[in-house]
Amino acid sequence: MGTKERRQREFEARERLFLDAARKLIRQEGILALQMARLARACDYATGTLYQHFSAKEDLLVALATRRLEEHADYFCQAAAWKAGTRERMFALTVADYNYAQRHPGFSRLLQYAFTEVIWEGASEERRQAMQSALQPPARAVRAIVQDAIEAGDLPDRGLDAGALMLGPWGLSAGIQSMMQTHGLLDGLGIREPGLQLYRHAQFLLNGLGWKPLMDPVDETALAALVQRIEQDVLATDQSKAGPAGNRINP
Amino acid sequence: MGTKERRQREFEARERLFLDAARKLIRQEGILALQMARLARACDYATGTLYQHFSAKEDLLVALATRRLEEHADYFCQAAAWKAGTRERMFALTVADYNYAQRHPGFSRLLQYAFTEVIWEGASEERRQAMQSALQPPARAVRAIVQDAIEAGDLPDRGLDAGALMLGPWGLSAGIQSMMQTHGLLDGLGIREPGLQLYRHAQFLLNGLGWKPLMDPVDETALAALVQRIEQDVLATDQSKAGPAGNRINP
DNA sequence: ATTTATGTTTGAATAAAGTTCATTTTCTGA
DNA sequence: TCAGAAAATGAACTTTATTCAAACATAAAT
Repeated sequence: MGTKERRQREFEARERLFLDAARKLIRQEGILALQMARLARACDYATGTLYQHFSAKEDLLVALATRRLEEHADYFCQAAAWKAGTRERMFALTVADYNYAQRHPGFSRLLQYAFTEVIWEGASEERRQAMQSALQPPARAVRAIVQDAIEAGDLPDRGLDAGALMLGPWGLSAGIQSMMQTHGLLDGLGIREPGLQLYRHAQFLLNGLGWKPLMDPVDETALAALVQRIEQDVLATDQSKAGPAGNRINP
Repeated sequence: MGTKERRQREFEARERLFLDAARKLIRQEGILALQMARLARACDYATGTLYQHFSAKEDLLVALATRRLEEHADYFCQAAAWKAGTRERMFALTVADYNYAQRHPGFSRLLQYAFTEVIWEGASEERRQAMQSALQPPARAVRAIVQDAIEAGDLPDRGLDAGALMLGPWGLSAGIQSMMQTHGLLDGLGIREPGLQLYRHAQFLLNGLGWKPLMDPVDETALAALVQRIEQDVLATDQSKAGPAGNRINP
């Protein structure tokens, strides 16, 4: 009785088809221009079929964001698994995150939008759950680094929870990148080279946490060298896409 | 020939009326439920009149976010002008920001939404400009603190721009608060008491910047006392609204 | 093989809002 | 008082998300 399972497989394949097509359409014309009927047509299905998969447009957007996060997570976990000191690994996460966002600007915008109340609450509980699940692996990776760091004596054990510790670097990265998304915002405030500043503040924060070995974030040369090393050592999986801007701090 | 100016005044008054009514409607039923026609009706104007003020719904949302930011900015600048050490003043900004967001959850959600690509790009250039202008006073206030700190020797002068320096604390605060907005997200990751963690990481970052006097963010009692002192000394303008939750770190 | 039952797909119809614009009303300055 | 300009109006228009009754396909039973 493999019929049911085959059905299930086909259903999942079609969902991937829809999500891939949605991604393509969004890339071409932006999130705003995505229309459910057009998406269905583009996949040679009726509108109603699309709604068999997604309870609403918001649901589809969260599903797409989740899917893309899963890809990003692989990339991210690679950085976490790097054979290097705990501090370098922690910083590599920031680099991986920022690097990916730079190369896939649509992804960051989608994620930002998906986490908005209007979209998030408009998605089904299952989708939100799926997003939570997709966040678990990277979260575990970060926790692992924090644990390692404490055990190795790189990070003073103050009895703080690993989750609490990772919130800082993650929040910092998310916050600055979110501002960078908003066109003209940082420029209007006279803040230049936000990518460089993100890296610097990530290092300042690690210094503040007492995460050894301490580093001087103002030494731009050393910082750039470190970033480049991380990009070459760790994030070289898809160099094809990286292009010449791949190792610049602030393209 | 004061006719024209009177007209102008009346026009601006009506715009305020629309924005106040929009705020009320959003408070009652959420951003998603805001309808242009209903808003106009609620103010006893025709739909078309509303469009005399706002080029689109997105335009209205950015205008509303800007208006509310201006209110928040006053509150914020108060914290910056506090008579205290530069580090305490800097931290007071985080407290003011978070405190305001806690008391006005709708504001944070609106701001988050407004800075989304879909909304931001849907607003008119003038509205975006107005938002930029509204951001100038708080930005200047932060810059001033940074300058003072460098001059007073509290913060090492590394030749970094004040704008670049403020990006860290601001981004950290914005990022963590943004995550807190997304219902169930941090809980699902096992991160408890995000408000407390925000304060801690803000202090860790200031420590990392070498901003004296250094503080131990793990000492919860001292941190809570500092927060409470800031709330009482600086942010007591509208105690009426503060209520019993006003001085808790993580209500 | 035929029938029944169950599940799936369809796409036209519906409904909900955002936006426009021809018409009406109000206001202004002479 | 009135011509002309400016502003306000709200029904009509447009666009889209969403639904659902009918058609279709598939699996199980006889």
